[in-house]
Amino acid sequence: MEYNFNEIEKKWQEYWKKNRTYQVKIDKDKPKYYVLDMFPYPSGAGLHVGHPLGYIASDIYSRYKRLKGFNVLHPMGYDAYGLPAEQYAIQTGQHPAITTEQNINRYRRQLDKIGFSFDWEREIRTCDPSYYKWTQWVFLHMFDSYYCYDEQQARPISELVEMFELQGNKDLNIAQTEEITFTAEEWKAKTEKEKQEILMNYRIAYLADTMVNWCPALGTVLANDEVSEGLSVRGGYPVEQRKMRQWSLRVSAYAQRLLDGLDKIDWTESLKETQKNWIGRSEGAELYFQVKNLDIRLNVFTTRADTVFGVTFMVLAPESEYVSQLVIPTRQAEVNTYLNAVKRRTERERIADRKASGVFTGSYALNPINGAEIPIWISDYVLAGYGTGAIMAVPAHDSRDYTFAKHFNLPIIPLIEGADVSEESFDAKEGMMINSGFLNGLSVNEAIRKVKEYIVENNLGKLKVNYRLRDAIFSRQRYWGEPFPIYYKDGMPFAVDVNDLPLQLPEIDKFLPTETGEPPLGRAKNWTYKGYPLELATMPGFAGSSAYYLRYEDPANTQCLVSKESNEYWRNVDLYIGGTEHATGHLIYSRFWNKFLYDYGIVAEDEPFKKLINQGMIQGRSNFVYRIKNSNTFVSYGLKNQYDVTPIHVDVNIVSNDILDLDAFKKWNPEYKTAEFILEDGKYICGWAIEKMSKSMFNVVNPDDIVEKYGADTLRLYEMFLGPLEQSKPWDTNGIDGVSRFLRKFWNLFFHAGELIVSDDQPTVEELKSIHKLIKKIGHDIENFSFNTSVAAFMICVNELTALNCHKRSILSDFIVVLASFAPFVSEELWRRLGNETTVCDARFPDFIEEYLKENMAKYTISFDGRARFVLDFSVEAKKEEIEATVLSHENSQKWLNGKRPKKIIIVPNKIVNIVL
RNA sequence: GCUCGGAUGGUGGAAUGGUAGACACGCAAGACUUAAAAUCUUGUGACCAUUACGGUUGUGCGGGUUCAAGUCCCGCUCCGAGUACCA
Repeated sequence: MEYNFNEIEKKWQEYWKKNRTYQVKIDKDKPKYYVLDMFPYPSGAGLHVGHPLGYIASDIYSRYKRLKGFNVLHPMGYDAYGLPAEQYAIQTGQHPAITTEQNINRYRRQLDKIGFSFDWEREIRTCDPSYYKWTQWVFLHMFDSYYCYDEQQARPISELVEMFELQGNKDLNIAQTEEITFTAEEWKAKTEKEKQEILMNYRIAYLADTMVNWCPALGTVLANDEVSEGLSVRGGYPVEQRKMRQWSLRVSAYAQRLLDGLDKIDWTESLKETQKNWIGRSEGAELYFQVKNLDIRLNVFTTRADTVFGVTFMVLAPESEYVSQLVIPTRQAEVNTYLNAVKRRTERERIADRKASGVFTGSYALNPINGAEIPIWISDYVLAGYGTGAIMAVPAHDSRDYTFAKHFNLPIIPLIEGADVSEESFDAKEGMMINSGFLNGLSVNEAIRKVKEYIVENNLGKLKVNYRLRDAIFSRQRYWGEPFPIYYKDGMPFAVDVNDLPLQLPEIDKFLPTETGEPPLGRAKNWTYKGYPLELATMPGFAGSSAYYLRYEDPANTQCLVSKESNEYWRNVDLYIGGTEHATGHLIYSRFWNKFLYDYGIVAEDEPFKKLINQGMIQGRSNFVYRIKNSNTFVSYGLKNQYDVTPIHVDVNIVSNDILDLDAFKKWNPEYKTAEFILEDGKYICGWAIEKMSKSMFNVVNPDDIVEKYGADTLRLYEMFLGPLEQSKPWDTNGIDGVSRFLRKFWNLFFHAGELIVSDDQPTVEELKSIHKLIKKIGHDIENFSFNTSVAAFMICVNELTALNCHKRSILSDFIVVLASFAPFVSEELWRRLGNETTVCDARFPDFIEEYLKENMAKYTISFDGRARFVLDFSVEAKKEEIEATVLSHENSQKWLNGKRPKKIIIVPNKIVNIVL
């Protein structure tokens, strides 16, 4: 009986589908376990061999947990809104919904072949109105909420209105865009529109004029995590800063909770570190600088309040609202020139060019501590978005201030004894203070403490914690996204009635912005609500992906996002597998989104993902041929140095073990039809390199081809065998024969001369030892996500059982169940052939029995270092297992035991671990 | 610049402080075959020795702790990832 994987895999795929084998329901008799993959964006290119890596790992874990008696939720869906489909629509006129649907179908076909245990009845798509209804619903909730720092939670905005009517906004410790104060009387005197404008200052989803990353090429704004080094992450187009009226989410209100929550979850340290850096908590003080001769107070944030005696100038960000008030008339022209120059610079140019630039306003501020007059400058090295958009400059102890001071010849006052500031600033927080009045003689840390006390006591400022985390810009000037359930009356936004959700995305004729520069939705006919115009922007990609894991728990519910019953059973995700690229985007936004829902008691857990694993990227392994310049002759790798050659990428699919298939090469490209070759040992050897897997490098390997040639079980095993899950590693089809051989050997344990031959005889000690070693190892490995060593263990066990000529039913049954998580198809087939009525995933993972691994009591002689020798009495449990042994006799042990005879020795066979005297 | 990872044969990679290189690929030799493929067997870090037994050396570099270090500590080098005028 041959191992015919094509037939087997097709059969069970259909069976599982027809019998809804992987459908899962709430079962209160079983403990739940929720395993989630980051759902894919269905791109037009389809899956390559790197994409399923994480899915295979999560599937192995899901199947294992199920075999261990858990009720496992393991769903899959599609992050279906996104830029590529829309860009394609702009170029071709093809509606993004159609492209998306096609891509989804293709993904599904590819995924099904690999044998995942997803419960497809829970599938979600973010572009589906029944799904985005709940995205819009959460947005409206955020619109209707403010954040209270005292309660540490989101509260309904109606409460805030009540408080305003009672006491104004005095003494309220709440999240806000800018500090404003008013009394109850002032509030009551305001018009409805004014009141609405004030509320915008507090709403969690709010509309405000903010500096945004504007990407002209994409025609939309982007969030901070969608921009890298001044270029858009998608497409790599330049991004510029622009002030625009945009929707934002007040993520910053949750900064501290997002930071604290990291201690409660089981993520890798590096990922937590990335998030900590992104949140960027820094403790310091806000200092008040009075402007000379003007009724203006500039607040600045600093972590180095100790250096306040060394402030020799101040700097405002060019976008600062104070700029216009501080510029004296005689300097107006020069300032305008500078501001215009700054405006023209893109983010990228600004990063690339770090030369000091700036302009003096003509105004002076007064140092709150010693009253010194300080010139106020403007420069784009100060960011409008961080702190207050203004800084106190201490050139002696801050390298950026130092560069600026040197360039404009401003004074530099050293504040730390022995610090040489003639060539560069002294930024370290160490040393003894000088030139600092009452701080003289203190260490830096003492000085920071003392000056903070002084500032607070004398009302010169206040203590403050600042966060780098910005509010998330939530508007996109695009078509293919969730419409905002917002309409405008008298220029102010109002919420669409919840009962009218979902507000469906309208049809439009072209997917470009309108002639007047409005977003594509400006083209929609009758895009109004109760006669009022609707919002024209759509939501960004992270809107739909922020709470998708909740929707899987109750995907068909039309009454609420997720029912209490479902959420209280499934709770949060126990294991989440996906790439690190979402560290500062999706993984921050969904934690924020979840905490918001938690504040309202909509979800039971305050963190969405308990354990998170980042699978590594699978890189491509490219092959090269070497063409002799100005010829059509190709020279083999080992001889290429003898000629003047150009390396050319060659399709990895026509290369095997770096040996080129010459005929296939000639057919691959008409240009090479007449190619000639200089061979070594009759072969053409290709060079190779590890690169990103991409079409242009001709190194893309399609999982469909692997499944076709080797079977899905082999693909699954091989992807795991390639190396540690979390590590990036290159795909190299060459090694796949090893696992393919293993599966054939395994299959052959069941057959002899084409007949199934499984005996019911009692297994021997060796057979039991072999299988229980495997059971122990696999259980341990899966719990630790060490799947590559698992595959090795399977190979060892099959080799042992083959050598023992083992065909015992009990042994083989255990092997099948243990292998079932990794290779579900072949396991199911053999399981049924053994006469089982139910599917293998309803079996129980075998218990490992320690007794089988023990050997008989024996006397061993342990030699140590050529000097001491002990005769010991112990039983060997397994190699490297720690054992306590009694010492029967000893010799030459003076050297390190002073001649004493030890009572016991803890050993690993042949090695001493510990000696008990 | 800062933060976090990593460095082990020809290759991918194994090693709770305890026989370094599991397992696999590749390679070599052999068996089967008219031949090739497939399959099976054996060998395979390097160096030396070889009739055999064996010996030396070896986990990026330099130190240290320990009876014992790929593993722990200190100082470097190189590579990768993230982040960056964040005051």
